[in-house]
Amino acid sequence: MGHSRAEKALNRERILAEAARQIRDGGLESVSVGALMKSVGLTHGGFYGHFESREALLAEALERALLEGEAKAGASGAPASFSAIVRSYLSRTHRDARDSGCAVAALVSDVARAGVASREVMTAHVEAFIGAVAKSLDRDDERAIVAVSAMVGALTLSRVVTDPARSNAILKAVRNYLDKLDADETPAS
Amino acid sequence: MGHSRAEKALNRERILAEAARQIRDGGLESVSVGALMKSVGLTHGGFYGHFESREALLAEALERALLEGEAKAGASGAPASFSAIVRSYLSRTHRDARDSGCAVAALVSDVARAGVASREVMTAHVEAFIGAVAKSLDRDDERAIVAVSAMVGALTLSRVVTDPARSNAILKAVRNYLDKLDADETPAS
DNA sequence: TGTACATCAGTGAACGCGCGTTCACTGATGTAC
DNA sequence: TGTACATCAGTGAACGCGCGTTCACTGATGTAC
Repeated sequence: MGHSRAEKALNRERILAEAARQIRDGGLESVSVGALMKSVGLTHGGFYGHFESREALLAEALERALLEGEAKAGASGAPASFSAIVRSYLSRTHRDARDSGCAVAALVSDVARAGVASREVMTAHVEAFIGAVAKSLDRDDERAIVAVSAMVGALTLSRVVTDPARSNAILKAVRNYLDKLDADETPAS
Repeated sequence: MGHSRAEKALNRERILAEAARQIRDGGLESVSVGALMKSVGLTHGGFYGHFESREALLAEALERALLEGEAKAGASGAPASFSAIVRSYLSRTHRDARDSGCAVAALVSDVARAGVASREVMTAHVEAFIGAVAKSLDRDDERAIVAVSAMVGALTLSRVVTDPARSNAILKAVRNYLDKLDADETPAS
């Protein structure tokens, strides 16, 4: 069994990526050092060769989760159109893929009660989201704030609602409505 | 020290109310039997005379938290106007009073990954919220779904964003926008 | 109304368990000559 | 290129701690006569 330095970097990466996934799937508190290390095929003791503490890992993993969520959204490379953003954000696929989707939606209420450090990390990504939407709408950001609020709200609510048809209806209602927002002639205030 | 049966009922009530408060403040996982009993002036052992398990308490407390959040919203008795709902839901007071405000907003992302039982409990209250908003708008519920999504999204985001001015701006943007929603002449589809 | 007994709300020590973290150790990797 | 030694990634036993839960106990409350 090799323990080269290249492998160390690779293992750190795998730990971090798996933590980012687990965080989105089960919340910040769901990550345990033992289970995490086991899930990447290592033993718990080695963890502290990679991170100073569980808390330090969580901070990095939160940032990572937020980045990955964004990368997915803008995966196409070119800046997306507003309706493309809305369609993909409020899709059933996104709703059902909590562990690889938008980390803002996955963790809003958790981070709302977390320490300032975590809140600052997420704030930056909320602003980036608003900025991207504002750009796609070609307006100042008041409208973008409304659109982002509605999207995050609708996605999280659709994940709570147990009846699948009703859950779909929430996504659809907001999708339809936001589509009109784009065409709406009211100028930016 | 009296341990009458009337007192037992009262103590159960106090445990439940305190749990509901703690849940909204720190999430479902933040409630510990020991700390909870201490905070109502009892010792941990007595807990099991009131509830079968921590899990059972959590189920009741979630329902309680959701009810209290609603009671606050419709406190006036008479059905509220749409703009009154929006104004109070998206107020700074509400944002800053997580432990006594809307439990849907306080717990969306937690419940999104919880068991079906919890999700069903919250679903009922989400539907009630949508219903109340639809009534206040006097429309079918597509618009109400949009308004509720935007409100829940904006409130939770405003609790994440660290800059107070920016947090206020989020609340204000959605408040302003939804006010226009009411006046909007587009008929229910 | 008063006494004798049963009930039962709340106490606090004790339990097993999983957690984050530490540390002496192992054996492969990297380095100096 | 080959040997000898230092480094260091990962192992797994052990730690202290807080948790949910159990249980024998206490003493006031409620009840039967």
